[in-house]
Amino acid sequence: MFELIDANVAKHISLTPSELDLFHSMLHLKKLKKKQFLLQGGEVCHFSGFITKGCIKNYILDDKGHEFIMYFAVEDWWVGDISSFFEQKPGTLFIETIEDTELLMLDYHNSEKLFKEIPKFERHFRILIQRSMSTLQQRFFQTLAKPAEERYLEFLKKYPNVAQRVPQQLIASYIGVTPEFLSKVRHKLVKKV
Amino acid sequence: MFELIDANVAKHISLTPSELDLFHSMLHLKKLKKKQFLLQGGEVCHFSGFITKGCIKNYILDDKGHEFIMYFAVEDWWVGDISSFFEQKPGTLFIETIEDTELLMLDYHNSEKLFKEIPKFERHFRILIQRSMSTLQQRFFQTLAKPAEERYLEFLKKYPNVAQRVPQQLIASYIGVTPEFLSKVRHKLVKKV
DNA sequence: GTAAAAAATTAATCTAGATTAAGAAAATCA
DNA sequence: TGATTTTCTTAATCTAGATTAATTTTTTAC
Repeated sequence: MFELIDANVAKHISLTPSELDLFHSMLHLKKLKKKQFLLQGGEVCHFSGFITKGCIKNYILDDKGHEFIMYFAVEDWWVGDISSFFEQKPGTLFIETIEDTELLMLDYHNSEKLFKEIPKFERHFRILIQRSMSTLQQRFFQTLAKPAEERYLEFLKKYPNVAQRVPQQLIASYIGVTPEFLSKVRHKLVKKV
Repeated sequence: MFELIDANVAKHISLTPSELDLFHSMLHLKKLKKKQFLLQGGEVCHFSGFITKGCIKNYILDDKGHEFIMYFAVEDWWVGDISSFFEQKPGTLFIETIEDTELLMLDYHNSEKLFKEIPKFERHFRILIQRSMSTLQQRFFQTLAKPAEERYLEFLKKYPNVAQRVPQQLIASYIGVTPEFLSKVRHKLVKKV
């Protein structure tokens, strides 16, 4: 149950057996069916979730109800609304399962305790957030600077496994175009080859 | 010299006088004239800089040499290429002064030492990065979901002081349009009132 | 196995914003 | 101070991608 998350943490910090036990004791398993919400806009995010099985989408809705996907997450990813979680204020993100999903949940209270008792975790999460930050920066730049076709190919290259698990309309949302336009782009790509 | 940076750090962690001395000893002052580079794409970022005076732009160039501004920074802001800094690998960001600027520089070596000797700093920077992350997330969403006019007004509201210090073409780049189009937007806004 | 729902495609029309080019205004500098 | 550089504006033309709407294909669920 904890193999994946232990390996995840071990990438940046090393823990003693007793620290590991303490960490495990703070987690609880959550199982969700497909199309269920982990979090909805307007709510306070009380958890950081580590996916051990399944796939979710993390998105924002605009006034007209259009989804804008911030990211997909599969096994070995942490999910949550970072700013809502750390400030414990209502956020704007929706988190919804795309497949039946299992997560190890770390709630806010426990995360504060964790940082206090094992400050090394501060480092682990700093590094994770840092990575997300530079990924988002690159993506933001590409969305402004590169045409949809290039962004689509980039997505396939970067997340080949995700690309096979989520419907195309969600990929369209992720790269920032309508499903109709992505369809056109794909058509053009097929002809090219 | 250290008032501003001490207040900045005190927002999230409290330091003893000796910790503060250690911190100060790791910083050095850097003065730059207008239009000078702190960092160029392709270089490794060896510093985190805290601005005590002046203004910089942080941007990426595309293939055609167009600037895409990631953010402006003025007094009381930290600047750097986060991913290049923490991974000590070549990055893509350019950092260039827009005004004569003074910064307190913390180099990579010292920052590692700082985290080791005063782990509380790990927390301070985690919180800063977290904030940048959620700001960037909001901005990314708005750039996809909202029209240029709204983004421009949002910028003026959020950074009124910056708006008065930087030329309009840079604001155009920040909100993700050409200077010509921003000019048009502004013209339309004037007529509206 | 079939009906219903969800996803993907195609095509016509439309538009926000880009591009190109030129001139006007403002800031800088010797 | 005037000359030069930088910034801003205006206008004509163009295009990537949106919108709308209809049709087909695939998936889901009973």
